[in-house]
Amino acid sequence: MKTVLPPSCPMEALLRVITGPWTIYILWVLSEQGPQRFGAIKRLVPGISTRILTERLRMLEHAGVVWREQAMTIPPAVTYGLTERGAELRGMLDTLGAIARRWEDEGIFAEVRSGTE
Amino acid sequence: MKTVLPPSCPMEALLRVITGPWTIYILWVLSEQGPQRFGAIKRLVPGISTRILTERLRMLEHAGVVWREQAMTIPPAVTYGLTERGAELRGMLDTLGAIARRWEDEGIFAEVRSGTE
DNA sequence: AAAGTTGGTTACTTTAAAGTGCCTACTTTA
DNA sequence: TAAAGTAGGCACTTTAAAGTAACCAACTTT
Repeated sequence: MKTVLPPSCPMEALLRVITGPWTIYILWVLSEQGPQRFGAIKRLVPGISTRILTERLRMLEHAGVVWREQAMTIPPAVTYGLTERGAELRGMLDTLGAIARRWEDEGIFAEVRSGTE
Repeated sequence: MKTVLPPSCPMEALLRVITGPWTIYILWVLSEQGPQRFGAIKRLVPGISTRILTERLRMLEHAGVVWREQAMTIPPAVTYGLTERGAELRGMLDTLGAIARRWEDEGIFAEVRSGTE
């Protein structure tokens, strides 16, 4: 999603971090289930490919939202979890989720879907 | 961004409404400048094409975030504005924007960009 | 009489991103 | 002995979305 930022806008930058397929769901999993290993996350996010999961976790790590801890064993055991910044994001996502659920109850999204398909 | 919704998730649905290039900026313009006519919005969102602007406004209208009022004059005069639901979204976007600005001050996004380019 | 205004639509092209499949190197287990 | 699990990497294909450009109706102004 390479957006031509209309003006330089921190909001667009933040949205680039949290949007895109799977991202929110990955954060949700780490938030609800606590720190998890790569394979566990993959199982908790059914359908995601390893490539995309790796990419998203790396991006979230760069953004300081997720930490990564690698045990140098063989095979390696890599664990991911939410940082403080991630938790901060989580509170906001809860608000977002509350609005989303209210809208869903009001039947908004069905219309949106039918309007864009 | 046709997302394979992992589980049925209202949050993903909401994000489909507010994300994508220009969308947030359009909402911001309507929020700050009040209701505007099509041409005015186009001028206030420099660089956007009429096709994308039309598509976004239609989508936001379907989502009940924006209202549309067409005067059947010639040439037609079409005005768009934020609905109550749009205003509700606006409060949330303010929160989002506050977090975004704080992160920007902490220099997060530069890293994210360099990490994904 | 020609050009401009307004709010689009339609068709075509381009591109960024997501998906898919195959590979590693080592260990444990069946 | 071979299969499966671990955490990815790499190359190729596919596709959805954005960009680009041309066109339209109908009326007004120059």
